[in-house]
Amino acid sequence: MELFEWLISMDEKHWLSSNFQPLDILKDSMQIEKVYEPQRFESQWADWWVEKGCFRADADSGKPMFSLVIPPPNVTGSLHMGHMLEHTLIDMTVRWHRMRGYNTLWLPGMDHAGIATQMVVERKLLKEENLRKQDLGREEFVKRVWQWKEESGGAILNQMRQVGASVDWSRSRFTLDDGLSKAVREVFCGLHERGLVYRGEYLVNWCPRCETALSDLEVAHEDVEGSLWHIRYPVVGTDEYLIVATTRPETMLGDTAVAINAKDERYLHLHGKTVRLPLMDREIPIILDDMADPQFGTGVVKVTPAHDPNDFEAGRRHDLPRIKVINEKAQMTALAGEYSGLDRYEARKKVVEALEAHGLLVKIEPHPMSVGKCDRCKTVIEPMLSEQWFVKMRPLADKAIAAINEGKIDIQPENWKRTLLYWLENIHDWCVSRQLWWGHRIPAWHCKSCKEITVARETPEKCHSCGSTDLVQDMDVLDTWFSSGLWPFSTLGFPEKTKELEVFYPTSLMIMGYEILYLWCARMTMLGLEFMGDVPFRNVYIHGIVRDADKQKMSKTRGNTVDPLDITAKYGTDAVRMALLTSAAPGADIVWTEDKLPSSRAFANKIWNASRFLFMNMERAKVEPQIPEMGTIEFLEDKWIWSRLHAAAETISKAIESYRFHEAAQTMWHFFWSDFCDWYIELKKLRFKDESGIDDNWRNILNVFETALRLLHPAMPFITEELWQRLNPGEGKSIAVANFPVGGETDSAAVEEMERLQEIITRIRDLKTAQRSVKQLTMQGEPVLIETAKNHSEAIRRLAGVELTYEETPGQALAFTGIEISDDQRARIAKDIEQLEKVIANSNRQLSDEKFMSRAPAHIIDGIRKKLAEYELQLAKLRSELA
RNA sequence: GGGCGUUUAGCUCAGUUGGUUAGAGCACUUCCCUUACAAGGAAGGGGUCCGGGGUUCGAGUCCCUGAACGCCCACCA
Repeated sequence: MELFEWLISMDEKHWLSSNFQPLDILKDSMQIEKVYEPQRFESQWADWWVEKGCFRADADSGKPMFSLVIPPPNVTGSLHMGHMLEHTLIDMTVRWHRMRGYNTLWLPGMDHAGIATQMVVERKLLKEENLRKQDLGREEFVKRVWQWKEESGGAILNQMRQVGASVDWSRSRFTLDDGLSKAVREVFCGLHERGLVYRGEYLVNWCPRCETALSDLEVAHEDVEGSLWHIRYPVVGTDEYLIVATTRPETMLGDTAVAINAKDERYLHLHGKTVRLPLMDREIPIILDDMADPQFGTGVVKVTPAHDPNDFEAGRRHDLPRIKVINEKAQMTALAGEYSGLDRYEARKKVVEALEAHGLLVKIEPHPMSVGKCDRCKTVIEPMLSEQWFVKMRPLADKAIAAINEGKIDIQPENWKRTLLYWLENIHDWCVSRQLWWGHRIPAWHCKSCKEITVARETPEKCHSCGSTDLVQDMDVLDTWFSSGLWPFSTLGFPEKTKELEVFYPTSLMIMGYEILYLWCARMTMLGLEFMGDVPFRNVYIHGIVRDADKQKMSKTRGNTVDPLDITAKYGTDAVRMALLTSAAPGADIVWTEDKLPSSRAFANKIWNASRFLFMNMERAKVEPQIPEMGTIEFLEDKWIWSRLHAAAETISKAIESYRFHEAAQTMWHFFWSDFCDWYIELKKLRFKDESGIDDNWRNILNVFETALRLLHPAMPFITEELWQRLNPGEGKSIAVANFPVGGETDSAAVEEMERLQEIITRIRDLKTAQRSVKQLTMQGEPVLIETAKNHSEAIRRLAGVELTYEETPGQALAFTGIEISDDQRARIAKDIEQLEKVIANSNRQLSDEKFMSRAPAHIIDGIRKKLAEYELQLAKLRSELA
C-alpha cells in the first residue's frame, strides 16, 4: 500500500524536518493572489502536517490526554458525504483539544466489513471476469479481497488526508491486522471460558444470496402488501376441515402440526385428532397452543418448525419434527416432494395452483405485513434451521446497563441513551458465525474422531477431549461487528498490556451516527466492560446522517452518493467543512444540497481577501502572538474587537464542548465577517490617513487577525494554516499546534460605545438611502450619544458620508434633522410606530399587573422598565421624524 | 403493536434551563464596480412559530390532544 506507507514514513521522520519550508510562495508574503484558490495549497498542507508529525500522540507525554478512535470506515469503496460530516465534526473537536494543549489522539483505521466487502468483490468478479467465488476457491478469493482492500483502503486514506483529518497515521489499524486478530481470538475464547459462547441448531436469519446467517440487526424489515391464503386441511376421520391462514403457503410442505387455542371452543372438539396435510399426504396432529390467536384469521395456525421462528418455538414445546423443505439457496429440498428443486416463489405459485385445483384454497386476502431483507443485498431473508455460534448477551448487557445508568458514559443527545438502554434491556443472543470467507476464522477446531470442539487461542495440537490430532478448524468466520466491538481497545494493543491502553483507554469521546448505535456502540460498551473492566469511552455524541435533496438516505444502491473530493475540489475543503458544520445541529439530519456551498466558499474567500488587504498594506512586521492588556489599548475599535474576540472564543469553546458545532461555526462566521471585516477593518482603514500611529495600528490589526486565524482553525484548517504561515508568527510551526484563543477581559464600556457608534452610522445610512447627496445633518440625542458621535466624527464622516452638527436633547432618542425622508421610509416609520405602540402598551400593562410585579424576578422587571424607556424614546424619535 | 424525531420567513435551517420587538444563510427589493474582496459593500421587505386545549404574571420553548411527514424497534400465522 503505497500511500499508506508513505503516510507512515512521513510521520516517522517528522523529527528531522523541523526546518522544513513547505511552500516556495512563503518566500514573499507581500504577494498574495487576488483569487482564492484552495486547490493551490490544500494538498500541500495536508502532506506537511503529516510530515511534521503534527497529529502524533505521545503515550509518554505526561499531559492530560484526549483520545478518540475513528468509527472505522468499511473498505467497500470510498468515503461519502456522511463520512466527511463525521470526520469534520471529529476533526473540529480533535483540533480544538490539540490546540488547547491536550495530548491528543485520533486513531484512524478501517473495518474489513465482512459481508459488505465480500459482496462488493463478488459483484466485481462476476461483472469483470464472469467468475463466482466458488470458481476461485476460498484461498484465491480471499486474496482477491485483500487486493480490493488495498485499493479501497488507499482511496479512503487519500480522502481522509485530503480533507484534513488530523489523525495519527502511525497508529492506523485494520480489523484484520495480526494484533487485532489476536484480540478477536482472545475475546472469543474469553467469552467461551465464561460460558457465554454456545453452538447449536436454531432458526436463524439466512440470506440465500449471501448464503450466510445474519444477526437480527442485519435484517431490515420492510412493509409490504402481502396476502393471507386460507387453506383447508381435512380432519382425519371426520368430514370437517380446519382452515389455516398463512402468508407463506409454500412452507405448508414442511408443516408438522396444526395449532388451535385451548380457549377456542370452535375447534376444541378436534383436539387429539389429526389432519391430512394436503399435497404431501401426511398426517399431522392438531395441538393446543397459545400461539393460535382466536381473534386472528380463522384461529387456526399451521406449524412449520423448520421455517418460522414462532413455529420453531412451538415445535420445541410440543416436540414436533422439523422438516426442512427449503435449502440454503432458497430452493425446495427433496423433502418438498414434487416441488423439489423449485425456487421458493415458484414453489409458492405451484402450491397455490395445486391447492386451488384440489378445491382446498378457500380465499386469498390482502394482508399488510413486513418482510425481512438482507441489509446488504436486499434479498428476502429465509428463516433457516442451521447450526451456528451464539454469544449469550444477557450478562454482558446487564453490565452495560449498569454502567450507563451509573453515568459512566454520557450519551448526547440524551434521547439516544434511552433508546440504547431499551435495546439492551430487550437483548437477544447474538448469532456471531457467518458462512463467509472474508473475516476472522472462528478459533474452534472440530475433532474428526470424537466430534468434540476445541476452542483455543492458538491452533491446538490435539482434541481436548479425546486427544486426537485429526482436527479441522471451523469453516465459519465471525460477524464483522465482533471485531468492531473490540475496536477501542484492540487498536491500542489489547490483549497485551500496553502503555497506550493505560494512557488512552477509556477513550474520551466517540462520535458516531445513530444507524450503528446497536450494532456497534452497544457491543463496544459490553465488550469493553467485560474485557477491559471499564467503558470504552466516557462520552458519546450521536450525529445525524446526511441525506440527499429529497431527504433520502444516501446509498450506493440509490445512486445518490456524493464523493467529497469532487465537492472539495470545486469549492475548497474548508468551505465544505464549514457548510457541514453550520448545518450540524445536535440531533438533526443534514439535507445535503450543493447550494449551501457558494456562501461558505464566499466566507473562505472573505478570509482570504481580508488577509490580502493586510498583506498588501503592511510592512512585514513580526507579530507577537499575544493578547494585549485591555487597559493599554488606545483605540475604541481595538478594545471592542478584542472584547468581541474573547467572547467569541468562549462561545466557540463552550459550543464545541457541548457538541453544538453549528453554533461554533456560526460564531466564527459572524465574528470574522461582520465584526472583523465589516466594522473593524473599515474603521481601521480610517486610521491610515496620516503617518502617526501606523505601526501600532498595524500591530493591532495583525494581532487580531492572527488570533482570529487560530480561532477559525479547528473548522477551517487549510486556509488558516496557509495564511498563518504567510503571516509566519510560528516560524515553521504549524497553526495546528498553536494555542486556541482562550478568551479574556472584555471592556463593556467600549462595547457599548461601539454599539452607539454603529447605531448612529446605520441610522444615517438608512436615512440617506433616499437622499444620498445630503452631506450635512444635525444630530439630536442624549448627551452620551452626542459624545460618542463627537468622538468619532471622522468615522461617521467617512462611513456614513455626512458631517454632523449636534444638538443635545436629554431624554430624547437619536434623531436627525436636515433630511427629507422618502415615502417608503415614511410608511415604514408609520408601521414601526404602530408596532412600538403595541409593545409599549404591552409593557405598561405588565408593569401595572400586580401578579406580574409580585411574581416575576427582579431582573426581568428591571429589563422591561429599561426597555420601556427605550421604546418611548424610539417612539418619540419616530414621531418627530414623521412630523 | 410499541418508541422516537420533525413541523418556525419563498427555500434550508438555528432558537441550551419558559422572560423583554423570534434569528442566520440563500433567494428577493433598492443603491454602490469606494484600489482587500461584485464570491463584495450599504440599506430594506418578508413569520397568526402545524391545528386545538391547558399550566403560568409570561409559552416558539412546558403539559394534554389532533394532523402531516420521517425514522427505529417488534417472533403482526
